[in-house]
Amino acid sequence: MLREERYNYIVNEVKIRNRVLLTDIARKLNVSEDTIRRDLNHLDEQGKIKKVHGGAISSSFHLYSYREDQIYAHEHKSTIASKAVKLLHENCVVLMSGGTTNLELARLIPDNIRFTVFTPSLPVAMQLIAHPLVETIFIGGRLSKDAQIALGGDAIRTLSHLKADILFMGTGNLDLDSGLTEFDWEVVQLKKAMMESAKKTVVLTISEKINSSQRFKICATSEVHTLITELEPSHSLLIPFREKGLELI
Amino acid sequence: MLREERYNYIVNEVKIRNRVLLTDIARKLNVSEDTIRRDLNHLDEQGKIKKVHGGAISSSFHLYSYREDQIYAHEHKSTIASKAVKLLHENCVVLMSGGTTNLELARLIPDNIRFTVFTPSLPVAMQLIAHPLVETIFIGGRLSKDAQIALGGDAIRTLSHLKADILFMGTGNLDLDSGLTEFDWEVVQLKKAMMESAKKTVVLTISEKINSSQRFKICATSEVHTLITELEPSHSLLIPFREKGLELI
DNA sequence: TCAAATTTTGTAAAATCGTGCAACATACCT
DNA sequence: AGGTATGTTGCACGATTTTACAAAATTTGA
Repeated sequence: MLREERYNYIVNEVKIRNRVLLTDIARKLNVSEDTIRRDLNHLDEQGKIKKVHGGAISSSFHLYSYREDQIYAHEHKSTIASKAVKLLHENCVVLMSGGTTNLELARLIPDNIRFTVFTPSLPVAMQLIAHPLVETIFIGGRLSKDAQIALGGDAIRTLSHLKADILFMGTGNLDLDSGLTEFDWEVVQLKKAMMESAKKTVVLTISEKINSSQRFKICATSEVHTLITELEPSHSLLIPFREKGLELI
Repeated sequence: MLREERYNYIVNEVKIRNRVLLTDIARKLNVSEDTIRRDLNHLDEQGKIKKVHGGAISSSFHLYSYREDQIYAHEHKSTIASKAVKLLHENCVVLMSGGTTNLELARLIPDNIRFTVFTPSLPVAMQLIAHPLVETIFIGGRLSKDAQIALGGDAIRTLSHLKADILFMGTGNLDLDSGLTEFDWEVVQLKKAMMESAKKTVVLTISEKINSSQRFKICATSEVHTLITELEPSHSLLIPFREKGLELI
């Protein structure tokens, strides 16, 4: 591992995630924490990132800060993503929505598998082009400043011409009666279109978001094929979903 | 093994893998490490690759680079970008290609101006969505791993439906006779399409890239409306271009 | 305030780099 | 062909850089 590769990795990671932990990078790149510390110092001097106690954050100020619960939920999301990775196989065509869980999924894709991903999410796309084999196609459109995804007619039109093997749906709330719901109407439109463009819909969500609902409905629970959470499939919270016919992982 | 053969091997390897280790090449080609070291130094001076401690990485992957001479060039790019900003006005429709100069331009846009940008560049789009007022539309398509832009039919098709007031063309070499040229054929296709979708083409380039050319031609010099470099418009290097009718800034 | 985590500082081992030099090959000239 | 000039290669050596480990100092959060 060349030093410059670490630099690239770190800057890229900060760009995508807005924050990185020193210990995470050290473990991921298999070098000592001291080395990463030196890297962070150097990149800070270059102004590429801003080093802080315990890691680094983006040097350019950002609109939205990460909430406490999001940091807490990160390990859950990582668990979920690692389960989702197992659904990938050589030469499959994947559709990925936005959200931090999907971003984590993109990061965890093994280096030696080759397939194609369509996504309207800017961070997910940034993460995917760092992968040596995955072909990434960005679904263009008007970019939402907070969700960092393409929305609107262009994106939906592109989706209508496409059929993917599997859709990984990131955020969203799932409730037995209300179904899959979202806060933003335009996001709902996009997700509806995504579901129609995929043979199979896999919802990735932390258990917090189960049995809660938002303003607008994307689809009924029964239209989701697979649900991946950090809980064991036998957990009592999930039993009603299994009875509805969802595959649980 | 001829020296040129080694050169080709190394450049090719860097192009494919984005990185090479000095020791690996030496072992693979059965020559001493010193020889490879000399090769790397030479190729670095030619700008074909970027030599780093322990090996080399792709020079086109210079988005997050830090080398002295590139920092020097960065100041130029910043100068150029600040000149280009003045061409923006309220409610205009802008098309931006990729490259670090355009990225710098995106960074320097004042907070209080509102307009619309179309771009196929992932880094430029990331930068633009941090702006409070600018509406950003991403031109989707297959993503190039090294240039980090959308290429191919999708992108070109989207461009064909669109007419922008002004196009900021980032990278590329400009020569009086050869015109505007590029190394990569697919990028050439994209840039041609971009030019057709804009009323006016503004080329942003550091003076290093003037009077040099690459493999493929995008257009003739006369088809460019405005040229922005870090030099004064009265500089002798630029006089022939003014005589061709280009506006110089 | 205390304990845990993180940073700083110093150090030693390993890897890498630059340089001079001799051996060899190639190009050029007579 | 012979000789000279030029360029290339591999090796040796010291200088420099990079890295990991350890101990002390500092910061963080409860």
